[in-house]
Amino acid sequence: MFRIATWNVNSLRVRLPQVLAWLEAERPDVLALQETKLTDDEFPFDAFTPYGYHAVCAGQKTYNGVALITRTPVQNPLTGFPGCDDPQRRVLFAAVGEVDVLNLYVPNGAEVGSDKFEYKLWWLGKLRAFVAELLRGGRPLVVLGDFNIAPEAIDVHDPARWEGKVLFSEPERAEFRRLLDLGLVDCFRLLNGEPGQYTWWDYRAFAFRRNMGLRIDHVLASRDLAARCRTCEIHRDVRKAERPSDHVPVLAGFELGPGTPGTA
DNA sequence: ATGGTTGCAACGCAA
Repeated sequence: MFRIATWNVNSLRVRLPQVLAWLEAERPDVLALQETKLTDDEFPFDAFTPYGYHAVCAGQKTYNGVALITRTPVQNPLTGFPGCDDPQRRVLFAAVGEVDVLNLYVPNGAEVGSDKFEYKLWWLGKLRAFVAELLRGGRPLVVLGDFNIAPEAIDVHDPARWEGKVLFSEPERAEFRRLLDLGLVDCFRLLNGEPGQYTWWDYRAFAFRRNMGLRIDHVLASRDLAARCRTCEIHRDVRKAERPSDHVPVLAGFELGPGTPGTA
C-alpha cells in the first residue's frame, strides 16, 4: 500500500515533535506539510533522518512554506507553478516513485472581495492549468494539501452561517469543482459520506470542542489512481494534543499495482 | 455581538 498524507502544521518549528511522533506511529510513504514558516536554511532536515525519512522544502520567512517528507528520495522536485514567479512558497511538486505528488498551500483569501481573495482566485486558475498539464502526462497523480476550500455544505458545520464567506464562497467552490472536472477525485468523499468530518477548527471559541469545523484539507487523486484508493482517514485526535496545529492530518492509502497507468 | 486564539516577530499581521 502506498500511503500519503497532508498536514498543515502551522509552524514546523513548534510542531516538529508532534510531526515526528505522528510519522513514527503511522509510517506513511509521503507526508506533505504546509505552513512550515521556515526558510530553507532553517529546515530541520537532520531531524527526519533517524526516522528514515528524506525531506525537500520550499520555504520563506515567517509565512507559508511547504515540504515533502518521504521514505525514498523524490525525483525532479519543482517549486511553484511553471512560468509563475510568485514569491509566496505554496507549491512543491515531485515524483515519488511512480506517483506524481503536488503539495499545495492554497491562499486563504482573507475576505471575499479583498485583494487576497482575488489573488486566491488567480492562483487557483494557475493551479488548474498546471494540473491539466500534469494529467495530460498520464502518470498517477496525487494533489493534496490545505485547499482553504470546503467543497460542499456537508463539509461545513453551519453552512447557513458560512454562506458567501471565504473558504465556502461560490467562486472558490466553483474553482474546486473545475479542478475535479479535469479528472481528479476527492478521496475522502469517495469512501466516506458522513457529515461532521472536518480537518480544521478555529483556535477560538472552543471550536474543536464544539466540532465547529470545516473540511478544507484534501487528498485528490487522478481517476485511475483513485480507483485504487482503499483508505482515507482524518486524524482528528491529533487536534487534542498540547499546542496543536489548527489543522489535522489526512492520510490516504492506495493499492498500487500492474494495472496503474504509469507503473511497470 | 465582527467577538475569540495562535505564531511570528515586534506590539501589527496573517490565519
